[in-house]
Amino acid sequence: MSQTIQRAATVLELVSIRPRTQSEVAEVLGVHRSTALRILGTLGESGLVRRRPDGTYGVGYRLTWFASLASEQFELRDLARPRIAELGAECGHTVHLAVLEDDRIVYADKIDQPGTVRMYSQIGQPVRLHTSGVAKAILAHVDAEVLERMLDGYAFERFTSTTLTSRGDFDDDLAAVRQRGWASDDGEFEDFINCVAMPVRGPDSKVIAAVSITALRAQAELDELEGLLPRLAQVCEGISKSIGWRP
Amino acid sequence: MSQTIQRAATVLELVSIRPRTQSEVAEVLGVHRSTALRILGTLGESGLVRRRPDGTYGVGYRLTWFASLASEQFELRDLARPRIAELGAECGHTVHLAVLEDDRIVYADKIDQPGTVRMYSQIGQPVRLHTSGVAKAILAHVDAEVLERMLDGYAFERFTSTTLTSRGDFDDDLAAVRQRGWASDDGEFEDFINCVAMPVRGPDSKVIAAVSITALRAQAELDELEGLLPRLAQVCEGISKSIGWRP
DNA sequence: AGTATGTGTTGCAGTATGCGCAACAGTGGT
DNA sequence: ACCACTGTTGCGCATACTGCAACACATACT
Repeated sequence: MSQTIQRAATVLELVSIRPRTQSEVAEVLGVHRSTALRILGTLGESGLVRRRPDGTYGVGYRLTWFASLASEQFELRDLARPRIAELGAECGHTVHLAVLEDDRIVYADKIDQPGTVRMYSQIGQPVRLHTSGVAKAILAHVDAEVLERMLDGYAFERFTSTTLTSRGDFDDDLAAVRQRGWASDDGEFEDFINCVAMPVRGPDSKVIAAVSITALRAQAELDELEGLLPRLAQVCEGISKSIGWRP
Repeated sequence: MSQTIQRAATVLELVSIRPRTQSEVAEVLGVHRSTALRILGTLGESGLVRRRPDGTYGVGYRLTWFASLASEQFELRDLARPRIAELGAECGHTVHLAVLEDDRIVYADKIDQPGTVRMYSQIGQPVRLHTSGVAKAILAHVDAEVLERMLDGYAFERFTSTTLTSRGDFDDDLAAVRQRGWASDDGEFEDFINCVAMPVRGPDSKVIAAVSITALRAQAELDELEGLLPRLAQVCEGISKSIGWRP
């Protein structure tokens, strides 16, 4: 991995969230001021970053151009989007789409609800494998060797009292997910958030993605979310069919 | 300038246009296959690039997420967009918005017309200063020291028989632009394309951007585009006022 | 079945690149 | 006047990046 490129990517993330001063960038990256300015300068030359009139650095027009050019490369997300948007509108909870990419699972889309707390999840970032519903919904169905590769050296870190912290417990949970067809996050990462999730299948019936319904426990306990499973199954089947899966 | 970051930015551009194989990436960058894979690997770790099921590399979800997060950072473009979209719809020609960024001018937005030839211009990329209408509309009004900085070492390269190829001729043209209030590209970069452009002012009355109407000569000669100047002036004034300019 | 092509991986030696540093000038705010 | 921050720059140096070669694997074609 290239540390220079990683730093540049971090800069892009920083300035996407909000425009930053070059001191902030240096501080977050842990580099010298002149190093930060060099990175910003090169990103500026490339059009990915721009210096705003107030002296802070924000995202450049070129980055939005690239996103626009690339918009047709997200076939699965594009096909899923209207369905998960509708699901979100109906249930009033946050809906996530996560996809399996080689040996990791990343959030591909998210339907937020106005007036609710923004969830921790960030599109494009990897999913925490042992606590998130979407990850379990996918991992329950991947080939054994893919599962081994993904869990090789994986740290089952405890976050809450319900976090699964051993490979054995995790495997048992995956077996249960396989059996019942859906996964959950029972406050395993943050004890005030729970969700239910189900898999999405590709044309060859392999599980390639998952959709979840996530809520604050104060808004909906797990058993209430379980009541949404028939509708969630319908949405996942609709997405699967739209990308070529046939039961 | 960091060559490593420049390479990464080139990769992002390549994969935005369309997904690429790692051999293509290596070839375009002029580097060894393993170097290309390392760059792709780091961009992949950062979520900016992803390997597609067919083995090609495309844009990652995270890049689109950054663009989405940053969407509110483009105040000028956002305010201008409905106005230039309406202008484009009315006149049926391509409309550009270009902005002055420190010592360069970049395309910030573009309204294409369905059924017409796509123009060369790419959002986020610098404008060619001596041939483009938007550049002349801006340069005619910048402070003398800014103009000196921007033209220091500038090559007045000839592209067509109408290209201005000396600093003297260019200054004369800028003086004429200042006097009449609008600039043009009279087939100076590509002899089959012409345009008219006018400046956009910021709250302090300084020119910070410009808008142009561009057409194939086969569709509209320059004098026909000149007939659109009153309407273009109206649009530029509307944009200027929306960002705080008062005449 | 054999072949060709492209992909993915990896360790290592070499060097080109990226970095930190310090110092200076400028700007804006108090 | 003072302070904090920004922007610039040249230079020495350490290391991060690179090319290389070789291997295994997958796919497509014959």
